[in-house]
Amino acid sequence: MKKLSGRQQAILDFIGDFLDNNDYPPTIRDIQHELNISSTSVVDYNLKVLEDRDLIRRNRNISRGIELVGRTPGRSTMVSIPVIGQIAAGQPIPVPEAFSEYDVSSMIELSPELAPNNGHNLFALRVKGYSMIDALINDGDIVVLKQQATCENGDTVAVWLKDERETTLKRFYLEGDRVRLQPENRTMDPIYTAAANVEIQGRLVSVHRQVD
Amino acid sequence: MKKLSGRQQAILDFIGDFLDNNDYPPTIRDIQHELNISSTSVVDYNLKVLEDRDLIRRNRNISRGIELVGRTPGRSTMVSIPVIGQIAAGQPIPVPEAFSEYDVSSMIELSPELAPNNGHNLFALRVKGYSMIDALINDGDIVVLKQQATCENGDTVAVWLKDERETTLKRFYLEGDRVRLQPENRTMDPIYTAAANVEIQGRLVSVHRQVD
DNA sequence: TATAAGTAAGAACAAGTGTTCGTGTCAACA
DNA sequence: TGTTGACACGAACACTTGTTCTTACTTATA
Repeated sequence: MKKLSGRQQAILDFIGDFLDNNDYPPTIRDIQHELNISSTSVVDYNLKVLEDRDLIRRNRNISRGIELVGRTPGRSTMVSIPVIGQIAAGQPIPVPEAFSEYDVSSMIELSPELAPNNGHNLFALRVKGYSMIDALINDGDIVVLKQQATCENGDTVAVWLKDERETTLKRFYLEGDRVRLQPENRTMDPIYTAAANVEIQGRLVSVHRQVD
Repeated sequence: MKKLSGRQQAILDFIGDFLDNNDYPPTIRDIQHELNISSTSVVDYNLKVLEDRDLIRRNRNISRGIELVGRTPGRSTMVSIPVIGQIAAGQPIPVPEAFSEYDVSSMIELSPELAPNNGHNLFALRVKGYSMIDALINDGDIVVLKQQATCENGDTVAVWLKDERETTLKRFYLEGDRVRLQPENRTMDPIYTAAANVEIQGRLVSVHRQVD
């Protein structure tokens, strides 16, 4: 296949650079000005060549309608998950629409491989303490949880203890109308509490640790 | 802080959906038509509210100049790290320019918070075995490593053992002209080998685990 | 009850942006 | 040598898109 002309390659490169630095594609005139092309119809002509070669796609008659083929279309493939303070912060984990009212300390962004369900109903917490050390979850780790109100016995979940007014991360076992919250640390005893005192907030999905 | 009005929330949701499905942001009139708003100035007014709340950014006087705050502005802030097979795969970890020659099984994408140095010289491996279980690193975990040829005693590193022709992840201690590679698993003995037999390939930076 | 703030609406206008047309130059090819 | 295709250019126009202004309605508040 015939090589692209120098100008065509420069246009392609410029579009890629522009997209790296902006949340929107360039216009015909952006390209024209950057590459010192004297006429919009020259840009248009060269874009048509690039389109014919399936290197770009053009959406007709709209502004900024240029797309680069092969550039991952998705922002949607990345998932932003709010890290909401720390476990045992003294108040329940808020429902998603109230996140903005809480101190979202940061966002952790993961690919779908580590953030299933396309990130829906996921949130993250930073672990405080060693109660889950035998499940290989350390103090300071970030845990990503899927928001849900029920779980199966043995799941690792974040629960809100109403009377104690704290959130804790433990393995969950329902025993009659009583719940056993099992640390994974052989030096710690399980917590027994009335089922009505427990509000399941999320089930563990992934663990992330930074090593200094 | 005051809640958003229904219409403001709908605008925000629409912008997010639009960006999921297009490579360019919506126009004022895209928003107007989708939400059955009779006037562009109503859209403009509500966008101004969202802008004041730091939920969007607007680039003035250009078409499609709306940005969602918190939506990663660019690939440039996300870091793609190749996951190169598994530790103990029988050959040394390749240098970055040779990555493509190897079976890069997937990419893990992390925000800078978990991928320092802007992702330069980082690669990832999937752990096979339990030799580091006491360092809270489990079989199947993905470890991100910073490529470097030297390290300090006590660092957790991936090393290539030339005679054995395998890569292993251990704590590293240089003892004279001998190296001790210390598992973090009390059931396993350290590995002693000549320093010349050891090629340090990367130092542990972060750990990522998916929980089923 | 009056006022203020939030929100909406229509219309017009300004600016941005894409497309079209006619013409020209240069290189490749028959 | 003439023709064709690639590429360039200027100008104009059509359409898209953002912004502004004025007026009106609804809700909240003093």
